[in-house]
Amino acid sequence: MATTTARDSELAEALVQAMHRLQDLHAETSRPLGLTPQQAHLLCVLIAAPLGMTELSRILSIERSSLTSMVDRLERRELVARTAAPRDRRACLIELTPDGLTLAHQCHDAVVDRIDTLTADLSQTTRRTLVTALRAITTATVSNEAD
Amino acid sequence: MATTTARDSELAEALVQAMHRLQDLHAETSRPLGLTPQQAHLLCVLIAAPLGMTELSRILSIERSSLTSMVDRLERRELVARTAAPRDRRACLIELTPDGLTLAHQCHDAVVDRIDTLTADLSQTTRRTLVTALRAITTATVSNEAD
DNA sequence: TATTGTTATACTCTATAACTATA
DNA sequence: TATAGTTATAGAGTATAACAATA
Repeated sequence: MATTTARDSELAEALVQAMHRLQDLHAETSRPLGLTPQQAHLLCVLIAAPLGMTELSRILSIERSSLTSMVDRLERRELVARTAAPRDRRACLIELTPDGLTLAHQCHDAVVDRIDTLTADLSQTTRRTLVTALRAITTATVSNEAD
Repeated sequence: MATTTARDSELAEALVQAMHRLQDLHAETSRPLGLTPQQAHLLCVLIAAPLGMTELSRILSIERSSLTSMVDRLERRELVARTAAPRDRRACLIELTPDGLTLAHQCHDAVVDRIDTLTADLSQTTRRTLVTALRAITTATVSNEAD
């Protein structure tokens, strides 16, 4: 099952290290805005469109019950709002309030800005290669993931 | 302050997405081993060498007080042990127990293995570019980081 | 005085299991 | 019956502030 070569793990380890570095940076960026990294993630996901609890929990990779309390806290701070979903009276849509939208944009811009600083020295060619490769990695699926 | 161009944010966003994907993968890999992602990270850091609380908290980017409770839990499960530090009677060294070492290796190998699967389709050239670029990103510092 | 590590406290994040309401 | 979301509960992660022991 482990068909790894020495050369491969070099990339895997570089990816893991970069992941940790970016996580730290994400946390450092969220905190001064009064958000945990998880809250920042949630808010940024909602920039694109309001989402139901099930869909949002799937995107954030957390249980719906965990999401309930997260949304509760953000709703108390009036950063998101639960609105009735059309056609399905069981469901609700979570959407950003005006304050939430502003904060989400601040958060997004701040993270992008810091990462840009981090990657400023890379050549255009390298950047393009990186974008393509990272997108491939992000969308790639692993064997036993269909559950 | 935000001197971002459209082209830049493309890379930043790809990096953020990849980070989230890898975080999920890391969590999915740790869990069947009975570890949270944070515990897995701690254990894997200790593979290289035993560390004191202050140094370990710095590497994991958490407060020492947060680390105390993490180490408590892992020590109760006999995955790590606190040993006296030589020369400094205030300090202790956290080291892996035999069980902890085994688990740390399992965890490390499992993550590397899954990421290798994820990156299997990339060319050797792309892999090399990626490794170099990722290491540069990981070690790069941002302006107000010296605190 | 400064540093190492811990304790006390308060939140947040997260999962599991059981539940309500609607489809 | 199945699905959307919540509640109850328990445990883990995290920070801040105050502390003890040692350097």
